[in-house]
Amino acid sequence: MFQLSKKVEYGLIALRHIAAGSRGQIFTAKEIADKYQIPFELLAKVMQKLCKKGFVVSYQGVHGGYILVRDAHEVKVSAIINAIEEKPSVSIIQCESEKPESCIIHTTCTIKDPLVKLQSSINKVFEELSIMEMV
Amino acid sequence: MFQLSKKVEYGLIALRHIAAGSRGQIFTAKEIADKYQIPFELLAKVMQKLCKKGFVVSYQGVHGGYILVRDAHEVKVSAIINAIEEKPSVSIIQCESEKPESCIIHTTCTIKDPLVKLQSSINKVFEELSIMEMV
DNA sequence: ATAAATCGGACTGTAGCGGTCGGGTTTCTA
DNA sequence: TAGAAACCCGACCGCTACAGTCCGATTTAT
Repeated sequence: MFQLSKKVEYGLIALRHIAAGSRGQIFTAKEIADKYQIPFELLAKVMQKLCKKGFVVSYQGVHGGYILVRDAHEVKVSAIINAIEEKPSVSIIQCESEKPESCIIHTTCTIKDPLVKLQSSINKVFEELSIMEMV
Repeated sequence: MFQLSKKVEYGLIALRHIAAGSRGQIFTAKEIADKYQIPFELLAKVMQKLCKKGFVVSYQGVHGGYILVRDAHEVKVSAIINAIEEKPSVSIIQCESEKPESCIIHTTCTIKDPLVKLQSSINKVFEELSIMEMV
């Protein structure tokens, strides 16, 4: 439990790799997949998401690939997780991540408030780390 | 992703409930399950684990149940998670949680070190919250 | 024309999780 | 002494999410 998904891991590896290159340098999903022994098609999916969310810009065609858009300092791990993960919320309790009425015990829930605070502490941790600090 | 499991949630609720009672007061799994509308049999499993790990002491027989052993201040959320969760590790990356050789990319892994640091920050958050602060 | 690359939907297999069931043991009490 | 109430514990099931794969379409450089 409490593991980053493979998709997020691959996304972090790829973004870090791109950020470590020279400014504006283009990278293909294939070369990254080969270098880190990541399943190519899975990484491709991840890159597409990162593209849609504006982390990278994609170029199709023979010499296509991806280049980093934002300044690496600005790319926080939290944003990457939110971009890749289906469910945008990273709430540690279901009560918060889904509609509250789906929580059967919401009326009597005694642990919610403390855990929400704990949640924000965790969020901060993810918001403080940028891929620049991984290069 | 990144949610506490139901088992952990139930364990927190139960321990908080017991901690909120008077010192040495005994509680049955059934009454806690009823009060918070938790599946009884699942909670029972959780309580058994908490018993084995020394958070509570169990008494069998008609007027049996569980009483809290440790001082509520000393019962940290991190310890509860570790007690209930099968895999003791709460590592956000697989490289660390399992045997490192199972990580195919461990030789070339570039994100491991930063994430390990991030991990320890998260661990701290869980270690700082005790059930006493939930009562 | 072909090859190399992104795009994107559909599919599969597996593992874990939430939950349930059944049978056993202990202990109080009527 | 019988029965009820509680803990104990292993086995089982159904579902979902995730990792990974496959296929076809589009774009573009050579």
